Amino acid sequence: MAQANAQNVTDNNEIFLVDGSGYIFRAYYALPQNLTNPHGVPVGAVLGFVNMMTKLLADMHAPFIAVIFDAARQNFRYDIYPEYKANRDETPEDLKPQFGLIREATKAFGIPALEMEGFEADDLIATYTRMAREQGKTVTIVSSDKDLMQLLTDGVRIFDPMKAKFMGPEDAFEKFGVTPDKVVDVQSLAGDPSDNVPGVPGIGIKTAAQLINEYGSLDELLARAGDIKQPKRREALIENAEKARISRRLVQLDDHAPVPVAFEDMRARDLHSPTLVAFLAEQGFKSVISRLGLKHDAPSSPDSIPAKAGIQTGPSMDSRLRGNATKGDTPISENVYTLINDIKTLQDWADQARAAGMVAVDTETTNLTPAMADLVGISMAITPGQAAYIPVGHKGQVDLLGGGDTTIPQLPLKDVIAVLKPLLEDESVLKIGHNIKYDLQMFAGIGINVTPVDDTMLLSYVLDGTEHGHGMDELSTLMLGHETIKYNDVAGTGKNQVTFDRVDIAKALDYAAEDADVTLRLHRILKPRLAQEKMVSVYEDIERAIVPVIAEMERTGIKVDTTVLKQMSHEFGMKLATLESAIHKLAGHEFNVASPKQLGVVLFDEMGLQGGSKTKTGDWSTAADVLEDLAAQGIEIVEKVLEWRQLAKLKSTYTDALQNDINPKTGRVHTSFSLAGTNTGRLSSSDPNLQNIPIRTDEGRRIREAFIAEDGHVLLSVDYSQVELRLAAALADVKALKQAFIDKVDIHALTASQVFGVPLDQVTPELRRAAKAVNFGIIYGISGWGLAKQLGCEPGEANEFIRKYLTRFREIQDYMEAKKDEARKNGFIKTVYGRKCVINNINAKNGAWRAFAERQAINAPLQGTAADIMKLAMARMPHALKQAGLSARMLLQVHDELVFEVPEAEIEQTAALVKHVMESVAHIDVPLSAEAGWGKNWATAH
DNA sequence: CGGTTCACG
DNA sequence: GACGTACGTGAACCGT
Repeated sequence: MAQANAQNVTDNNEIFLVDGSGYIFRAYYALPQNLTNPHGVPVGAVLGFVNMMTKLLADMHAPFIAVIFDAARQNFRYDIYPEYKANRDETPEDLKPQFGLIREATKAFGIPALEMEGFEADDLIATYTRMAREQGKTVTIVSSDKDLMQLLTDGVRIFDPMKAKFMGPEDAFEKFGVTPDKVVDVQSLAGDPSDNVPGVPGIGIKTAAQLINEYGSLDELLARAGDIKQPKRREALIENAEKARISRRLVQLDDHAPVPVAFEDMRARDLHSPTLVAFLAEQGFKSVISRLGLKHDAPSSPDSIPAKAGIQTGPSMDSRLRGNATKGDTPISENVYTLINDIKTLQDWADQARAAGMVAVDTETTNLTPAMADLVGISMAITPGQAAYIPVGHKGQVDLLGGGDTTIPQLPLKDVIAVLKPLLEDESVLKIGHNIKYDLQMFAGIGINVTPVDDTMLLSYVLDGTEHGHGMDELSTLMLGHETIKYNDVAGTGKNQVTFDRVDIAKALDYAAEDADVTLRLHRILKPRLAQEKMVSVYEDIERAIVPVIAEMERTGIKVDTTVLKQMSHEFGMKLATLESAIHKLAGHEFNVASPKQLGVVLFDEMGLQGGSKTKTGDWSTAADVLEDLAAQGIEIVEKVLEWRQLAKLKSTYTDALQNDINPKTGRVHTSFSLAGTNTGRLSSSDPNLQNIPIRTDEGRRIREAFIAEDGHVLLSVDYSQVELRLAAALADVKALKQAFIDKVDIHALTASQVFGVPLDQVTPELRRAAKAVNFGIIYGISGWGLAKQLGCEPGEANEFIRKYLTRFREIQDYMEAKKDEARKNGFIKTVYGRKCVINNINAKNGAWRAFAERQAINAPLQGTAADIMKLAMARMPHALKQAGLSARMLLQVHDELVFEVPEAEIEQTAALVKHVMESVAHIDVPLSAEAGWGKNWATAH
């Protein structure tokens, strides 16, 4: 940052005033460690303080320094406003003993620890700052407290020790929208929830800054409040003028505290004092002692050890995962695997597998995408350590003359099929795979319909959710303690990588047989856990049941019309070129419009547009909501940039990219659905992602015209309406909402009527829109700030909507609390069908993390149950269609929508059937509703 | 490879 | 006395 250079220099007359009380709270909440000293006293914040002080002294060479603390509780602000700081939480128990220790630490550094009855630390800092300036000294305030920004002036800077960053007037402006001398006025209007400073209701920092900049000062504003145009704002100011004045007295720091002037006592001492060493040793801060190169003769004490974090809720991951299942098994490293290249051995293995009743299988191929892949080999494992590999498509090493090596000893594919097909299709033999959805497609490609199957990836997913990943390599390390041979080790990397058909047979044997072996061993550990942990139903009824269904959807793919895409790409390309040159012209020079960094510089630095905000990395944000505000003011370049962005997205992500995803063999696009990726149980789609094809804008929606049905067919789209809201009504048992769904009333209008207290027939479109946003907010785990942003209103107003909603629908409030409790207790929530959704950080000290986790705890049961229901419907669909004699093929799932390709003659019957299956599959205490539409393409099917 | 932005439910 | 904001995804692009 530019100001850092100027501010980064300490002068030899400079006084460092450290906000000790502020630091201790921030350190306590920010530092993850749960440290105790040898006496068992928590010292996380103390260590943080010591580290901060040593760093400060070493880096800044502060010539004068003092640490300031709050004294006791009482001060004049409570007399002015008894509610001052009334909303503070109790000081955490493990923080209390650290206040005294930090004062001790300060003294051990040889630094004065200053406090004064009746004043807050901030007042003393203000006082010393004034006195120092009067004596011509410069001041650095060490604090993360924004309230101190009012003190910024010439010769005064603030150092934020948490962010290790200097602050100047620019930072005050960024935070409060005004120069430092007006910060108090803004705070008086906006109030401060953390100190319970009232301010003027309905006015936040942005509005306050705008008003103060316009009227010059708070007094001037209050005097002329009657002139304000906006009626709401005018009345709020007139009515709450006194509150604003009280707020000012609370916020304004008192820089005339009766303190002695004792700057000479603040002269910094040498760090190498016996007192400091003794203190550090006493606290067990050995690392600090050695870092500072200090020596001590005190008896050595153990270094601080992290206290046990959190509550143990069950057996440790390690013992639980490893179980006893591997005892007595052959260690994987000692296995000798079998290469099968004669028919007798193959038949022998097939017989053994049938006798065992289960076999782990795995396919090796030339490509990760089944639709692009050729089969290279098949591996199988029957008992741990007993595994074999059957090469069928190996081509031998690459010949310099380009010819294939024909001397690879492998069985003809048709012979292998003849032996394996009866086994793989035998209902009495369980086939175990890892991500067997892939292998099912490869086998389908050679006419084998593998059934029944188990999948270790899905077992792991159901049992442990997102506690860890579910790739085979990861599970092997975690649960078997075995490092698998890596694909790159056998196939090479980069440009030297070969496809599996070129891998040396001996290496291929080790790699492929090990995969089957590991899969089998994982199965022996995971399958028993299913019943022990009561996860049988989620696995059997939902996950396992959809594997063949999804495999078939992927294999089928969807037809895409390239001429439509090419046409659109061309059209978008032309428009983009025109827009780009217009943007460059308006900017006065060429730049990369796609670069947020360059764009931010052009708009906010060069053109000086106001109303920008920064991203967390400190760059200008050029996100759409920021730009839309500017575009609304009629700023041409911003309008063009928004248009450019939209078209560029459509072109690069959809119209261009999709053409490359069309499989040359099938002429269709085959997405990959991930079954074990999401926390809530949803599917996800990739390569390409067909779950985010545009629909919300007319221009984007046209891309759906390229998704078409085969000749003689139509695309059928059936989607659930408002599943998650219905589930909220059912799970929270809200009688009024459930009845509304039974009566098929407009749910958003009903909400509006209840929340805004108007009769149902008088709900305006505007009220309905707001109520709809509230309903969405409920599903997402509402926050006033988020709702306000959505509605473009003040957070205070949004909070009022939420309060009314939760008062009217008290059951929702109870439901939210119950889900948060469940997450706090278990670290996960369960859906109606029993799926675990992991919720991390629910007990975090950091409020932001905790709030995030609480919203997840509210949302996950709704999103997750909806996902379960959709999966159940999908699992039932093939059978239902078959029984009805219909030949529709399921192509896509988009969370609450299913897309089918249907013969024209069967469309009405199929639509009715799919709708019926979707509506009847769940046994939930609220009716579900699905709506069907069809047409020649996906745009008209809606 | 992380950050930003934006497409969907 | 602060955190950074609505939930869940995947892809393209920039810039280090």
